[in-house]
Amino acid sequence: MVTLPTLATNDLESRVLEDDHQALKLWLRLLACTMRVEGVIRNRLRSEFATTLPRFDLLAQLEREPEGLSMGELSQRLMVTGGNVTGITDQLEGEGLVVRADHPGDRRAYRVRLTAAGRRQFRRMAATHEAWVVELFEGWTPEQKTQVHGLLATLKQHLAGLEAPAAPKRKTREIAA
Amino acid sequence: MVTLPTLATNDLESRVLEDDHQALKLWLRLLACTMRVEGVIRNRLRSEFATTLPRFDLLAQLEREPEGLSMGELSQRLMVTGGNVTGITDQLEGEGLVVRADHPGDRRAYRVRLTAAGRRQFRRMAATHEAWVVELFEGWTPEQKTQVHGLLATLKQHLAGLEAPAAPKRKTREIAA
DNA sequence: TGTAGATGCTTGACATCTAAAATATCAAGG
DNA sequence: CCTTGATATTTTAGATGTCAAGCATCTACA
Repeated sequence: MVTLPTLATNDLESRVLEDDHQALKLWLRLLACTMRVEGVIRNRLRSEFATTLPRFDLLAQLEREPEGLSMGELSQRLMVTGGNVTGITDQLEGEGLVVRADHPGDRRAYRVRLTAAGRRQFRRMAATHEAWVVELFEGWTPEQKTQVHGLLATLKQHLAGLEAPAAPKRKTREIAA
Repeated sequence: MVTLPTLATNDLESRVLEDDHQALKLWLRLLACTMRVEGVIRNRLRSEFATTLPRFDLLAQLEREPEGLSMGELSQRLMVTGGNVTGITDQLEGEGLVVRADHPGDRRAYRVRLTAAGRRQFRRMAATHEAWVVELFEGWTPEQKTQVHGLLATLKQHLAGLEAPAAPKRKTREIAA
């Protein structure tokens, strides 16, 4: 593809450029839609429930794990860094919505669990929140939703393939040499 | 839909619940994909160009507007609040990448413009950035990209219809009474 | 003219997020 | 035991983001 004759490359080149712009435009539109939805939900959470999206998200993760989750698990599920989870958990703990309970057999970690008040508060918001999401995606028919859901699965898998964890991190002895 | 006979509602109810969960799952997957793509781009911008995503985004908006943009226009295009734009612009101005020039005919506003250095820096990054986006979306065929792009247009329009600007903001005299 | 309400931007207080260094514990091997 | 390296969390510094209040200017209209 490097040593093509200099003629007749115009078509190919413009084709490539079109594809580039296609991906870029797609990305920008995806980002815009996501930000819009997020913004609406954040505004409504604030005005209706006087809370914030990350707080709600953390409670949501805990709600379906009665055993609780470690900070690391929360960090992974919320797709944010550990330091961030520390801060939000501190606040929720201060408000009495979650507790840090001992982790059996590992004194470094613990299990973050909902308190009764936390569960109550989350349940109070969850149904409304879900109704908002339904409303926000009413622009698509159920079939379209299914379709996009599937397409996003493909994309998600592709993305997981990239960004390999850098080093193989082996600890056993090197065999190569 | 309120006064239906109490029998035979089970099917309808479970149907609704399924749709609810459909929208919620779709939203969570959309959010996950967006965050993943954003994260990859942010990491690469940092390691390859020692810059950040919001800085890059602001430069990108200015690059195709030689006349410059007002702070309000930037705020709208970047989908962030005005105070945020002030901070980022301050930094970029401090680094000599943008300037705040007078706005003809409105002393409250000004036009933010790229400097030569700013244009140079952005051009140095733009092609690479676009290649990253192309790579990240290679999980979809061009046809699928076109399809999602179209579906997102529908969603975007639906979202624009919600969140009406609250009050009609009429300033002329009230007629009603 | 002059004044009331919009509009454009900044500021201040604070929440959220990252990256990187620090702390504490665990797990294995000599 | 003790060291070494991996793992779990916190801490720190700083960037990004919101919201609401404040200042300056513009616009409309009496």
